[in-house]
Amino acid sequence: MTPIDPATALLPRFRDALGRAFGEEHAGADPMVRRSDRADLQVNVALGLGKKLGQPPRQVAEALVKALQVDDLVERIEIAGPGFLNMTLRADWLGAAADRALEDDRLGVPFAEKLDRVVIDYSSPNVAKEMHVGHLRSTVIGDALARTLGFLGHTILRQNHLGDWGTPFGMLIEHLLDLGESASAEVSVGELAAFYKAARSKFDSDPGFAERSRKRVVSLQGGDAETLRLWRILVDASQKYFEKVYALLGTQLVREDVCGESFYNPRLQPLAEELEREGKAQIDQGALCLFVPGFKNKDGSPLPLIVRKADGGFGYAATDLAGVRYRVGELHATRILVVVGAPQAQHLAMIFAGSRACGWLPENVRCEHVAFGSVLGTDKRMFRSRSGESARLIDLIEEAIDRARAEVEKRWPDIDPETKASMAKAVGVGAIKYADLSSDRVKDYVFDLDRMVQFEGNTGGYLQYAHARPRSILRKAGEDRPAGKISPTEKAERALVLELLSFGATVQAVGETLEPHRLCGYLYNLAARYNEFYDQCPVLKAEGEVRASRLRLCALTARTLEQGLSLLGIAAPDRM
RNA sequence: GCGCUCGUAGCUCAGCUGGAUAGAGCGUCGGACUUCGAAUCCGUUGGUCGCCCGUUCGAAUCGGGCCGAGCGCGCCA
Repeated sequence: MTPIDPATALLPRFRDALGRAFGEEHAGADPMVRRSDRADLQVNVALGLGKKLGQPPRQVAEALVKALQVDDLVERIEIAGPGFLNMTLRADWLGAAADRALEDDRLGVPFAEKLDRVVIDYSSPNVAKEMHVGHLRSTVIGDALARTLGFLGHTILRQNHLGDWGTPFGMLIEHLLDLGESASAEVSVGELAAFYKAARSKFDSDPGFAERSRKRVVSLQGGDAETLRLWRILVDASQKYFEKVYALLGTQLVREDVCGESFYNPRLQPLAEELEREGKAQIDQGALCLFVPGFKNKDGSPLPLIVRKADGGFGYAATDLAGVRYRVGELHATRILVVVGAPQAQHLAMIFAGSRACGWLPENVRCEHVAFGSVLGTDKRMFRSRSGESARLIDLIEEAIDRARAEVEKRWPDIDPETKASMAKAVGVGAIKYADLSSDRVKDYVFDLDRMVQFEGNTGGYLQYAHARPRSILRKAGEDRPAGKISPTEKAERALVLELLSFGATVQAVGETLEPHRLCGYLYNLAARYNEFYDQCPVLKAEGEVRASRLRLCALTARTLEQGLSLLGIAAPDRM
């Protein structure tokens, strides 16, 4: 099928022309077809090539244009400045491409050329601990990437690396016993912070309790049935709570995706023994260490991954190594994404390098740390609630929904409560997720509810509104799938079509770079182009073919926005 | 001390992997509703791209050095 995206469609044409004009060895060069503010597309290849060939770039550009066969696609092509090619595309080609997108359930987005089995490790909250904004980032970014890569045809294996094992469980289980098992109910409704804190303070102040806790850890690790039963109660209660948060957020994680630290526990001892036996790791100061070349600590001495602690226990390095090994060896991943905060960059780099050195991570398996920055308050410091503690994620979500509800209330006082509630949820949750996804993930970002729930600028609400507008028109027209042909003639129509056609290229870029903010930026531009079109080009008042064309533009815009938002994990209500 | 990340308009952010005069939104000020829903649109204001060198036809983008902010650097995750 001919590509929907004009830049993609032009690529082979330019390769051919480059080969014809300058020899086959240049046919592989990237012609650098880019969007431009002074033409539909511009091509920059002549400048660099001129240098290489020792010819004036303008002359190269002329020869290139002469060899080019693009009459079916390009209306006009001009050489400008030092050798830029400015291209105006044919309106009939643009219209036909838009029509093809509209007729296709994938909106013309091609599948990825090489299909991967992608393991995505994200969300990963801790049992018996509150979810906070850090988990929001991992959850929202990971979910968006999972959806996007899935749409591109990759097989997605979600892994929720739950913090469900380790020494804290001694005190948590003992605390549960003190309160009585019925107390687990309070854990499932989100009193996790209080539960954890109470256990912690008892552990610090009551030596008897601390002693019981330590013993309990031993029984837990020894596999004592009763201890495991109690542990399971805590894990289940927490999972119920997490699932409530996921449901509120619309996150696609389910219980089957949970593959927590406890899962790896039985694998750690054999892993350590193997490393020791094969001489890959050495005992140093009592601990079994895997030294990864290139990593140093403060005094310049080699920095190890501590596989087994001096006391015989296992830390997170062991678990993470086992994780890579499992994902490659048993899940057969060809690409692994770990969505955790940027501060863990060094640790993960060591895990990946160590796994490669041990032969658990072959060269052809991509393994990437999808790093993200911290969430800051409006004071530019780490985000806290007013009381100074790290704010509960669920409270923030609910506050966003409340604010959205107030807005809906103001504008649609008469609609039924059920619709009102679902609108408020879509808008409130969408606002939070969009704010998280719309800026470069590696940077810190400021969590400002006031800004997020607005509808102006690059916000979730603006996009949702831009989607609801064409839906409303289609509803009025009574045509869900308007027939006819798209033929862009007005300036606003051309600009809208041009934007619509690069949806696929944008989605592919997100799949490569793992940067959802590119999709956000694209959708924001699309929404803006649509709103301009809406302002300048009457649809329902138009007649005949013009009306049909515009109705189809509405339909394609609505579907593209809906699909794009869906890849971000954001709802697109038909009205709002 | 070493390493990683970041520094773009008063504020919040883009800048498509080196291309033409650096773009949005908010804010300021001023316009457009007997509406295909104005949660919108149009105009106005505003930047020495932290600083200095270098690479080149061309640098916010690449390299080096400073300045500033944040994070990490052996048994927590």
